Amino acid sequence: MTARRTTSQRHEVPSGDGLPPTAWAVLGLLSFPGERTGYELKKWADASLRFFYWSPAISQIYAELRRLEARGYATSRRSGPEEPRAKRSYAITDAGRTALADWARGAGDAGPPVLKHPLLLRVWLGHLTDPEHLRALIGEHIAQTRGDLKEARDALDRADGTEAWSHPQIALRWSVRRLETEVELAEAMLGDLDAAGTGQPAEDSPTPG
Amino acid sequence: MTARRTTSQRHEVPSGDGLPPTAWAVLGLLSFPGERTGYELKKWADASLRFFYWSPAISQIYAELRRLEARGYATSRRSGPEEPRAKRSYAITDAGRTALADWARGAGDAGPPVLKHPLLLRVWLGHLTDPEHLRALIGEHIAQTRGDLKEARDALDRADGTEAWSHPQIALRWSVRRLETEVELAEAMLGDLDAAGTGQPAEDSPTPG
DNA sequence: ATGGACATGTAATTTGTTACATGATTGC
DNA sequence: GCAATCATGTAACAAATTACATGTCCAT
Repeated sequence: MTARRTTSQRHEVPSGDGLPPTAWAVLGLLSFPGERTGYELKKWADASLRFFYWSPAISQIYAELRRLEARGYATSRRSGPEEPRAKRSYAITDAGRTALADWARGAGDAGPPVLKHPLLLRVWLGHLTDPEHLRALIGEHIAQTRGDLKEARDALDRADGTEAWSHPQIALRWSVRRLETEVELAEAMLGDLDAAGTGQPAEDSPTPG
Repeated sequence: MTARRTTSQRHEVPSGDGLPPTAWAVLGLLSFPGERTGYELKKWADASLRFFYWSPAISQIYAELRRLEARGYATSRRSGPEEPRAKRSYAITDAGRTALADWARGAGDAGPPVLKHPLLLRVWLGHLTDPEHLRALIGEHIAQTRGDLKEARDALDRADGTEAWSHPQIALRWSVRRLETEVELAEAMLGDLDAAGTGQPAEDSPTPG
């Protein structure tokens, strides 16, 4: 096919021993001080992980926790000793911490960033819609993104300044900036849409060299 | 759970009649003038769709094409009439164009943008690695992104100025700007990493209000 | 005591990937 | 003739979602 990482026929997602990035993400949540339940993990993922790496469905989190425990990377305990559906808290084990550290420093990239942007798909298909509607969709997206931005800033504020949280803070700082540029990008696109309707290419032509 | 679109327990991906965004993306590729084979579609997706909406595996493209044909949204024909594995070209039907237009103007968002950024996952887990290694990973990512940027600019240059391609052009323009900011974001993160190592929060403090 | 948020999980299904098999076409 | 690329597809599997079943805990 074409370029190095283009083909998606690469990046052999491990079979057998390796784990998918999602499993490492869940184990990563567990790698910070304290033990937590699947439910708590989901809330945390929604509030922060999702800004730079997506929030798995709760059922998948439970599944990953079971897999992690089966591998000895996590342990769990019940609150009220023997109730059937009682709260179950997970904690990372030493083996888990070691495995996670190995993954984190693994050579090269762990796969390229993947962006699935349904709005762009619709803009790309703009020849099938009317410009007004497209502009409305972009407007909705901007509003949504500003909401996310607020949430991301809140998450950043909540992350205290202690050593243990400095890297999550950096990731959230990146996310906040990213969301800021997402708004700018959408606004610029609104401009391009105008330009395509009226005159020709654009006004603040974006691609210099 | 928490916020409106946070929960991922929403956005009921349709069962029965509806199609996943990926199917619309493939049908979208077909909605531009000309007929094409699965193989050509894959190359095109690698060269342009992937910048704003991911490139499905070739096997999935073939599968989607079959599904699209089963629904009457596309037709296919063989080149050399009855060879077993001959080139098969697909074209969109009127029904397909109508269905696609309906989807494109579908109310509200077609699901939030999803970003899976393995590099950020590793930065987030930075407390498990040494800073040097992290910086190297970010450096690799910057190099990679610059490569993608070049490819996106090429794709934009290749898109001619005719009416039919103006929306794909807008999507590519967005992608080029996005990749530019991706580089800037990574560079800023390098700065944050320094700041976290030496002094406290940062220098060009990014989150004002 | 009832409704709602909290909590855990299973089952069925869909989506998507990798690995593989196979053959046609083209350039050397 | 032979390798590379073009081309299509199947099979096995992995990843992830939705729908559902159930039960606890708490406030009204």
